[in-house]
Amino acid sequence: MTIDTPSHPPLRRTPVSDQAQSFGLTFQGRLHGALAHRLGVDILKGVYAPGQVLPNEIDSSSTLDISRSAYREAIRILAAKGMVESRPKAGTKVTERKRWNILDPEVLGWMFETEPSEDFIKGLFELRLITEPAAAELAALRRTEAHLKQMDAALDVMETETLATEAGRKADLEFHDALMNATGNEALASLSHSIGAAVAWSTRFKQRSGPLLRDPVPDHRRVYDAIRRQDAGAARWCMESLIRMALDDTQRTMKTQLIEPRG
Amino acid sequence: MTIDTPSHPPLRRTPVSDQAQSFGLTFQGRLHGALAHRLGVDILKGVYAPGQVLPNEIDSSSTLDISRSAYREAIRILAAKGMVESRPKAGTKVTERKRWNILDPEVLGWMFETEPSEDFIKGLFELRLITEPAAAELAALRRTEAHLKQMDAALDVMETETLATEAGRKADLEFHDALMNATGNEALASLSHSIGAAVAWSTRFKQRSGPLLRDPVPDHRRVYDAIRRQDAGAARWCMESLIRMALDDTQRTMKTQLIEPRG
DNA sequence: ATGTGATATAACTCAGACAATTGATTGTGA
DNA sequence: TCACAATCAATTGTCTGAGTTATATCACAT
Repeated sequence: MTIDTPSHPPLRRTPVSDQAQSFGLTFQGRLHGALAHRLGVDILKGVYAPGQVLPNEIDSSSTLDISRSAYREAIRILAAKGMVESRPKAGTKVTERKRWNILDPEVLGWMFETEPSEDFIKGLFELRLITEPAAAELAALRRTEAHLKQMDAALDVMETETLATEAGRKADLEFHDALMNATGNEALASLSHSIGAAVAWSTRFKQRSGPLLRDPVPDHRRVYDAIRRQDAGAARWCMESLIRMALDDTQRTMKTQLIEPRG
Repeated sequence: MTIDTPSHPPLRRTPVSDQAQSFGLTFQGRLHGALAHRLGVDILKGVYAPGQVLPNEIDSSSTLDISRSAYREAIRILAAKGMVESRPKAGTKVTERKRWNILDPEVLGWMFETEPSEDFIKGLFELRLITEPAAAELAALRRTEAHLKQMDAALDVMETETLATEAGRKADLEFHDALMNATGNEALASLSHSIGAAVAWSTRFKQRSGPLLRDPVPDHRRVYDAIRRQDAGAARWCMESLIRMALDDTQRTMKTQLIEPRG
């Protein structure tokens, strides 16, 4: 009857008990990673609120039944992502939400594990609508033959695999990655990579709930063609259209409707 | 005569020697943080190349003369930022540059410690030119009186302090932060916060090298006024102009000229 | 070539101790 | 009553040394 966090699957691969091992497949190989994951998700869910201080290392590690080292390493990970802050005597406290690196790919992934708020999804798509069309425009201006080849290959895979398979989603990511490389802008590429990964996560949602969706390949192909012929304006427009389609699909699968994007 | 990394200031506050303690003020309070900092900068500088595996924990910690715990925690931090990857038997290796979270505020800060490449600076401003005008537009549409009040207050401080003082730069950040809050888009705010912090760093550069610069307050004031009267178009335009000014200043202070932004 | 198993090497985890930092408390003097 | 200095105690930080686990590599058999 401690103040423990409630009802979590075990962190550690239970070596002995053969009982229901299908518990949660959430735990990655490393213990510190698994704990960081769990705590991160809990913070995002609000189980630990900003400003709240976590139980001290000794208590935490003992109630979790892991060593202090493993616990501390987990905390280091969260601190590196701006989600907690530790000081001697003061303890480890959850930082204000503003300081969280929510664009960190891992954090974004955690976000999508607990169905994220509509506002957040909307914001993410809004950001995509700002950056990706601009990226497509830059890509049209700067792409090389090598970039085109990468994008074309990814499109072929998407076409045969569809977004229902893991390979298909991977190809989707590869397409966008190649596009981002073509922009020649490292920061932009990093940003889009993070968002892309998150959106891929949400694509999995979409596939799961709604059985069939509009075929995304033609939209992608249009973007590709515009970039190929170095038509920056068309690239921008096609990309914007593509994202609006995706937003539309996503909205359709969420129970309540999101507010419509700025006209 | 080990394979140690060359010529670094000591990680640890040398407690005994009163000799030249003005060594490097680089070391923060915590040992693991200081080491993560050092390694992070070294990776960004290319001292450790992507794909390269670091010496194992035992060797590393002993040559650095710190405990394995501290070393491991430093590595956890870097791993959390996507810069290294550890696996049993394989060791800890530097990941490919693509996977680094260069938009992480801390990484961005490290970047600016070793004078970053012109391409990188250019890319950062390009990203600003994409996101911040759009953000200003959104802010114009969604701002509340509270947001206006925050921005106004920040502007007042900027006016009296100028960018030469720490308080002035802080006020600059606060202005942009308030603006980002006004957009109501958390992801966008997070992105701009990171970039803003990095740009503030570079502002310090500018101040140091060139003694006097154009007064930035009028430009900011124009953005503020546009947002106040909910003129989205003007807000976008003024913000774009502001960033181009900043880019211009930055370019002027860098030895070689950056290539001009897309026409 | 391809798959299978042993082996060595690295990270991973643990336990317990001590050190360093710092928020809070108490005491002191004006 | 207030401001400031010394003390205390709680918490993180660091260290050491040991055992455990995962896995890349290599030898071997198929």
